[in-house]
Amino acid sequence: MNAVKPRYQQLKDLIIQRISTGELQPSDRVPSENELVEAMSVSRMTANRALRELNDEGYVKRIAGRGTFVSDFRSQSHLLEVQNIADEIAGRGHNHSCTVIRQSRQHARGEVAQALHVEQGTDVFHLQLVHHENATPIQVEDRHVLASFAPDCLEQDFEAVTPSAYLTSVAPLQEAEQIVRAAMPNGAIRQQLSIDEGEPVLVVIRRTWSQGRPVTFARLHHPGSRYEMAGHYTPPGRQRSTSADVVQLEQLEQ
Amino acid sequence: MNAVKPRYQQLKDLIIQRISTGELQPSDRVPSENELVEAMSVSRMTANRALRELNDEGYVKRIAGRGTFVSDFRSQSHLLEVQNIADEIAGRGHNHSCTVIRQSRQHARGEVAQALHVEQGTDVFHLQLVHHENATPIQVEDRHVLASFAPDCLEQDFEAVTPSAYLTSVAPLQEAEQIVRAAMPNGAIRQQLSIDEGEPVLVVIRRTWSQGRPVTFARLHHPGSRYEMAGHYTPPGRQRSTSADVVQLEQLEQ
DNA sequence: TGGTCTAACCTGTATATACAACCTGACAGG
DNA sequence: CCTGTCAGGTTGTATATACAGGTTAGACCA
Repeated sequence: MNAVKPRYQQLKDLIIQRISTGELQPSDRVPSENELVEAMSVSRMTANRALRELNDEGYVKRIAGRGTFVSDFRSQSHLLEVQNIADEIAGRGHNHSCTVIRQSRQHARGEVAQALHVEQGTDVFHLQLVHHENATPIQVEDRHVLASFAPDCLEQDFEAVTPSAYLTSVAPLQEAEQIVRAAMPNGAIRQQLSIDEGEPVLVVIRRTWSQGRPVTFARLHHPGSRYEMAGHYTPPGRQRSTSADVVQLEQLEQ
Repeated sequence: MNAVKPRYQQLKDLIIQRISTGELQPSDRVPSENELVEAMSVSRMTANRALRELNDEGYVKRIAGRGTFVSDFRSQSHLLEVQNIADEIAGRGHNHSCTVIRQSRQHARGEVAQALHVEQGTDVFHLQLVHHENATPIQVEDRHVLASFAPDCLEQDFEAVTPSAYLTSVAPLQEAEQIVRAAMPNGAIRQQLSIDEGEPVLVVIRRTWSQGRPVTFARLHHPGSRYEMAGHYTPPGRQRSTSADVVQLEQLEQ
């Protein structure tokens, strides 16, 4: 419990904290190794290890001869890659819009309390949204958020900023767990996605952690005919192939 | 092109090669830092960096005071975590069996040639298998394998060893890409999975790379009512939470 | 025989130092 | 005005050295 963290880890934590509080913005310059040597009274090898590991972990990007810079969100982690549907749609060059069905305060019960790992009756916010890609519904989002984590959740305009983007602005999301399945939708979902009877939906059930505890629990329903999830897995320490190949398969499979 | 790799990278490559050729088996002891210093004429810090990075990347496991040991498959990479359905079923304590529908040589055409990034007419093997969990069909595997990658593919008994396990034994799989979608099955798939009309399937389309090129292309169909994919994402450099939480949600969602 | 202690080896961290390669901006010369 | 050179800062790698702390096996003693 009282273990003293190694100095390179202290440096890493310090810089991660500056990034997550917004003190260091994406593409900002991070102190150089020699500056850290001066400021923190460590040897250059220790500062080098801290910055090198932050680079390997995607927090910063290092360029020999220039310096160390905070990564932009895009490359920060594959966590976010799978997170924000608005970015995903924007990445296809399409227009994203969102309709709020419900935005209320509730007491957690049953599986929500269990999933968020809190007592029955704990305050949570309940959001129901429909996301559109070029005016076609593509995701029904049914999300519960721990009230203590995001107290101003009811004041947010989720037609302008997605819950994902809002939640990452409250505190960095550190861990995610998801379950994917194929199912037949009930009437409400079918209507909100405006899909035909007999068409399946792709359901994603996702929990996300921040500050060591689960803070949000979401059920995402997507029309089977209009949505698919793509993922790319590279063992750590290896460069992924050219993205040209990836695009090719996605086109091929439409 | 003619770039000289840094020495710590040469050490890493050497050890990875020994592991992938089987010269070093899981749980075998890897040369210690001082042994590498002697044998390879490097400083201890360089040997330390090589072994430390291999540890971070999951290839080996280091224990202070004891030594460095080759990881077993389980922890080697999240690539494999999502790869082998036999292990997944075994992990649930259930029995896995497999029926071979087709095991033949073909010439790659159309989307298969495109996905594997080869000329039309290139030799490939075509496998069709049905995987069962406790005698209930749970996956139809339709896989194409580059013939030049696994020449003895037709001699394999895939009812005993899954293609995934066989392919990883031929050469380590380095990269994977997958697309997940919900769809309605055609008659053949429905029959092979013995599911009712009107039940959706979860389709996974997966390409896997080895030695820098795509070597296998698979379509995996699962019954929507009996199968779901779970994934856990942790930013690099951070410990995941206790697995107790994960189990809890999986139970909750059945 | 049984328990203890120590020596040898291992990893983990930290420092000081060195050289190479890269990038940028300033500056001098045309 | 343009261009080439150079100085200074930055990352990338490599070495030698040191100490702390974990683990094990065998020596040693009661």
